[in-house]
Amino acid sequence: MADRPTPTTIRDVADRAGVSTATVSRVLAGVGNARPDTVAAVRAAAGELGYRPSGVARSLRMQRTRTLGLIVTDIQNPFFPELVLAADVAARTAGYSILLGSAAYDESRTMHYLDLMVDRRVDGLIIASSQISAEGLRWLVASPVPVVILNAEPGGALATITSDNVGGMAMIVTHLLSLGHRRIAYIRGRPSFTADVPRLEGFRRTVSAAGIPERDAPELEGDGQVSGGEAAVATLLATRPDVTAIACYNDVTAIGVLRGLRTAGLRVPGDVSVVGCDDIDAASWVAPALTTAAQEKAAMGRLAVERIAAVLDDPDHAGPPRATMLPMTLRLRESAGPAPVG
Amino acid sequence: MADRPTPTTIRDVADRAGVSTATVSRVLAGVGNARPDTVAAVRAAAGELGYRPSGVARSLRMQRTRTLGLIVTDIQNPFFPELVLAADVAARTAGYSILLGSAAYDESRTMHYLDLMVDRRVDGLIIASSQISAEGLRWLVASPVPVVILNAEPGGALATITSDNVGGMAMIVTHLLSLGHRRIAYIRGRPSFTADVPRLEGFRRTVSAAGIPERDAPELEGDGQVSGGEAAVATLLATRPDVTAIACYNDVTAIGVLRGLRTAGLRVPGDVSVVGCDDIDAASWVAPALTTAAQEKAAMGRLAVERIAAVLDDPDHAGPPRATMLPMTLRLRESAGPAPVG
DNA sequence: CATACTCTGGCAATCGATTACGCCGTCACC
DNA sequence: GGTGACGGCGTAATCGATTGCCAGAGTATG
Repeated sequence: MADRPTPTTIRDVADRAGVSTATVSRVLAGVGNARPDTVAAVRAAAGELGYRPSGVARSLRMQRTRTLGLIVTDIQNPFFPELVLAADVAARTAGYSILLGSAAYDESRTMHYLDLMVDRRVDGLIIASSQISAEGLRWLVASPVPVVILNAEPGGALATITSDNVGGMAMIVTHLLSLGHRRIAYIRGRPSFTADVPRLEGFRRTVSAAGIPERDAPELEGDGQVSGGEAAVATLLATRPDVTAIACYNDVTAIGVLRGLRTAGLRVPGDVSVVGCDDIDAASWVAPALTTAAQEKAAMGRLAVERIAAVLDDPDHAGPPRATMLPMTLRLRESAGPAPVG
Repeated sequence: MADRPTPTTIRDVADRAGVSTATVSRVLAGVGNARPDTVAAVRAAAGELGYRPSGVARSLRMQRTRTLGLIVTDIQNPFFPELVLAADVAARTAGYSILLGSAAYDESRTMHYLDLMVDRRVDGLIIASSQISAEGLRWLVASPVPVVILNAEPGGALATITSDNVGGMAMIVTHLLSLGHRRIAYIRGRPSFTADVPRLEGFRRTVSAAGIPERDAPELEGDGQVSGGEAAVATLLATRPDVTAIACYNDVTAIGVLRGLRTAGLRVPGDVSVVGCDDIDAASWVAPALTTAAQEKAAMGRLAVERIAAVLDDPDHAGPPRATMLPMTLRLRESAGPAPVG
């Protein structure tokens, strides 16, 4: 803790170098003309004093903070750290920093962060929140700063970057079908999750196109977390022990399913196949390793930052497509195998 | 991204309410006296205009940002999100926000964040960085703001909050011994990780106290990540296939070991027992679930924030113990079992 | 030698809040 | 009715940077 000396200001540097604060500012910013000896004097003074300009004062004067707000649903879901890291890297190369908020599945926390970030005068906002209320949406549309929403349904008034959730889920369910499964359960996230509906739709479309009757494609509710997957699979086993494959809203849910199945003494993929969605790191950590559809998490984070930075650095930006869709990729691992015979 | 109107300032509110900015400031802050009708007028004006005070201007004036910098080694290691979340919650209740930086195992990025955070005038710094160079340490000691370091060795000039790494590792190795293991390998993190040395020491002390000869307690180097664990176990199998148990620097390494063992066709814990350290969420996701020693991650994050907030809110704070040690707890799961006979 | 132009660099305004200071008016008490 | 206390609120300084404008010195040109 120690003493806390007043940080050196531009005035201290100016005095020491024998010039005005204006000159210090110009020299350090490298704008305008200055005699070489003046430059040297200023640089020396700044160096000796260990001068670091106050970002606060600069932000006030420049009316920009070079900070981007990023709100995620749940930093503990491994999906998000990867996205956050990519966003952070992209932000740094574009000269921005990230102010992070984790909503922890709580809509009121989302709103709290939104207010906080606007108070802090972030230059832009990235919302990677699974759920966003109507109130929140209105707020965002009226936001004083540029906003990008990740994994929301495109088409609204806001810029979006979205994985092809319908296609991704369709792809992986198609994979299950090709393995011979004909009774496939789907464990949803929470209905309020923005990606829940499209993924569910990808599932429904695919099974119905394959001629699977609705009753052989039961749907259960989860919560996007391990416990939800575990609970859902317990219910499923009690009501439809005849399903041979389970598709899940996300990998974390699938990991819960794996656990539940193991507790019940069922083998994966021998008795039941399981697939997830997202391709988080842990998908390849568990045994059996999860077959899943990969989202381009890093690209999402990077693109979101780049898009906002582009608008910010060029105010009359022509505006690239407001809605971007990222493809998903099938990752074949061990948790899905041929349907058991009989 | 729509129009970007100038945010309303205190002056706008003052004009609309027909008072001075001083009065607006006082009314909104609830200090001083004001006539009820003045209060009402100000509140109304602020409400109608949707006024939100500029945190930037306030920070400049107050010389405090109510922001805490938090630097973690690697946001992708599940150990950290849990800590970050706890810190964030504690910060919010204390009226602070968290500016996060992930060093991604790169010392230069740590320094970059340190500079950035000081430029942004954070009120305090929390370093949850596995590795910190001598240069970084000097920097921190001279820091203009209070600093707390997590999981560094206590005793330096800086405040620390540390898990009992020696004791934790000793506890879990003792557990292995009690299961009958007599040839136990240890897979380290990187030697530069601050927790690597104490954990290694916990291992060495315990095996040697049990009379295990050094040659039956081989040590390998890892990197604290899955790949390091996987690589180390490959080496181990080639050189010392007779070990019956493997203790790891952390859970992520242990998960890598689990993978390597499975690839090699060995069964856990039938052929080899594996233990980790940290107790991340994923420790109970994998199969077999990891036996490990749990760090109090949430308490760490919370305490770090509370300690800094205490100093900040009471400048002549008596100063609680500069070094806190948190106990670790044994979590018995499935990955460690009796040593195979023979 | 005078005029014009280019370099340098200082002065002062500005960003949006907070707050010390002091003025004015009202009320109470003697 | 005079005076002191106090409530209510405005004026202006301040935080630390950036930048438009301008002055003075120096140089070039006619």
